Amino acid sequence: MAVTLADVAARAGVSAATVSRVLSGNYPVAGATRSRVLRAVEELEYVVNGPASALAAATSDLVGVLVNDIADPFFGIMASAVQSEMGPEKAGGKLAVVCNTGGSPQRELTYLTLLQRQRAAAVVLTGSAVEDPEHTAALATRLRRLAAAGTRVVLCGRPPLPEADGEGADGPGTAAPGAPDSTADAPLTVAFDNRGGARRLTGHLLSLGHRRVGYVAGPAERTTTRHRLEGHRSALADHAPELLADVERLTVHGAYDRSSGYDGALELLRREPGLTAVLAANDTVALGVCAALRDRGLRIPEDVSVAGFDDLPFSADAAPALTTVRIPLHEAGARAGRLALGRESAPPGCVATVRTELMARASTAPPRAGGAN
Amino acid sequence: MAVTLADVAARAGVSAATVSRVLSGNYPVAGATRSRVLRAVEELEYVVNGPASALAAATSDLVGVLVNDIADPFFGIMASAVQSEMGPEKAGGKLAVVCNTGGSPQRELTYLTLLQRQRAAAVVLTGSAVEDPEHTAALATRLRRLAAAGTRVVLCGRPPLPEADGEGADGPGTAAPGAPDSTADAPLTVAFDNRGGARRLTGHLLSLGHRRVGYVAGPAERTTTRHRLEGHRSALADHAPELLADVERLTVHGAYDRSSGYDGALELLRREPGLTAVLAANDTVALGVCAALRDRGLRIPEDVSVAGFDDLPFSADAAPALTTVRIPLHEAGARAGRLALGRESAPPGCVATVRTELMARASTAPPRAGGAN
DNA sequence: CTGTTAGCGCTTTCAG
DNA sequence: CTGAAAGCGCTAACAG
Repeated sequence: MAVTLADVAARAGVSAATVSRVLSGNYPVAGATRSRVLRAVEELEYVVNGPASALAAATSDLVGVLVNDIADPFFGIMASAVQSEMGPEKAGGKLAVVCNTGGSPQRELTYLTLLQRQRAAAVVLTGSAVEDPEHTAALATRLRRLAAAGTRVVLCGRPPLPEADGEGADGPGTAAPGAPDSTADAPLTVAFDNRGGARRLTGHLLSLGHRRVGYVAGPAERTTTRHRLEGHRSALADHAPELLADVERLTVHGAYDRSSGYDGALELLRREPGLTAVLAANDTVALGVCAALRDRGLRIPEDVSVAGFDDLPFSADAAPALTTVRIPLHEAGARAGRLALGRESAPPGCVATVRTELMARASTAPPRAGGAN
Repeated sequence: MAVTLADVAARAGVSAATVSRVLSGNYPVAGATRSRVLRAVEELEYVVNGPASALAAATSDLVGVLVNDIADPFFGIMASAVQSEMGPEKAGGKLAVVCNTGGSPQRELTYLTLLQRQRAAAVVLTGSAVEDPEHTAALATRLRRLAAAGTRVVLCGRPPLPEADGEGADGPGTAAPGAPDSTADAPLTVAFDNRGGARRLTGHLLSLGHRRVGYVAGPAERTTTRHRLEGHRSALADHAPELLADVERLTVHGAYDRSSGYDGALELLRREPGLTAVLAANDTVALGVCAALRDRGLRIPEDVSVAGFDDLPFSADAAPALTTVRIPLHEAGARAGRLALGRESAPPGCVATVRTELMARASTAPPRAGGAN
């Protein structure tokens, strides 16, 4: 039905092998022959059969990109950046297979299997990881298999997998002597400095004079949630240790979405009407927090300061402009893309941590004199 | 190296054919045999070789989704919706290949070829089309080839391709007699009612009393841009025909991004300092417009009303909340996904138009008494 | 530089 | 219900 290599070969009066060589361009072919082949390709409107060549060559030009939800700009930006490194004009000409896991560990595993089935050239896992030990183990196994099958694995925006404790060896130093680096073939990682960013953000609030600070955190079992909370607490410990006692009470958990921010803010207000600042799990949550505060008749930042995290494009244009922590998502995604394609060498220790930056804007200000509403 | 069907067959003591049948599940196999095979699959950690089965079966489980830029929530939401209809748990278990065209016609064609090479099961083209006749023709050809190769083609958020005029036949009625419907195998289309939405939006502004209305439009050669402008003009013609003379002067074109909104608003202000309202090409552009107006010391909506288009998630949370036209992007994307998978029958005439809805919010209000600033 | 020859791993008639 | 056999279309040694 469809036109094949053989058809082109016949038409150009050469062998199939020659056509293949012209098309892949990785082998010397006489100029005249080449143009004869190319003409035949044109005339026949020949299009290579991807599956056939993938089978024969044992490689595919698919790269998997796992995201929570591609509709969320946080993931959209990273996915876009990953792709920017592998379009048809860039070296590679690879195609990105975007998989929405919806944050479900099960779907994450399923998609990895599907990608292994496609013999994907690489897989990039973006966003926070779920910290369930069972899932972590299953994930590590899947990733190991993928790597064994020749798929390059890159983590972007999540920490490296915890060291599998193997045969029960405990602690460092027990690695087989002579093995120079046990992480040599660990998945490459582009991690975010969530802890540091959160620390600086809370520090900013404290230095403005806030002492009643609520936190609308993300889902409890996520690495990102944990790291941001740790940064928050570490800042409290440094600058206002007396507040640590209250931190549990002033922290609520929810999803990384607007309505969690809305509900979370209301809950915090219930627990502590004297709140002067609210930290949100991310910018989207912050928007929900702002909406709830406004609905309660509170002004931002005069009555309550609000801060987000991520610095998504809309944050700078919010009114008031949102104080947040910038993560260079595009830069990180692009780097992950390059690592996935082997176009950039592995960072030391296989982990690159990208800096985060405090963006102090108009949504945070000193608390009103008196501190409470 | 990798474990193959044959390995599984050997281990289960059956033929490769049987294993294949068990795995694809589309053929009767004895219960006992089946479980023996399944056990072998488990034990060997067998994962089907996608390219091989795609080659043999002449079908792949890849679906292409072409977007301008997946980092833009407008496209992210549609892409997400398309996928929501074909995840592993839904019928299909298809994988979405997301292709960022960056709005370039050339890249669009290139990606279509790449997807044809993959023998994609379907392709969904989202967002506005470029109206260059040459490109339209090239695109139509590509799509016809894809369709001929068995790939289902769906347009989402763009109008159906203009009827190819074939051998120069002009006008309707010249279709070959007996051909019941020339659009029978035209690409399925989920179109947006951009014209109607724009008409209602401009009508809203006019009914508030605005007479100095600027328009920061999208790129000139895009269908979406043209349709929204047409709706705008049609509303003027209906309610304030005297303003039509000025519409050219009060329209500027730019990209669909924030900075175009910013620059466009400044330019409009230069041309018409007495502006009382600005319509933006979309919500993102509107954000830029708002920023520019604020930088000029103008209040929204007291001094100038602003409206967007699309109703992206952040729009309702902007301050003031943005008046805009809601497009049910998720619903549209989901429908496109179902059409792509053949899980929904073709709409009449192969074109489904989704309604758009005026969302009148706080960013628009009557102009100040006197009309000018 | 070019042709020949084997498969890559799976699906699918066609016979049992 | 199961097996045998014949490819699907391309690539990659290996010879010329």
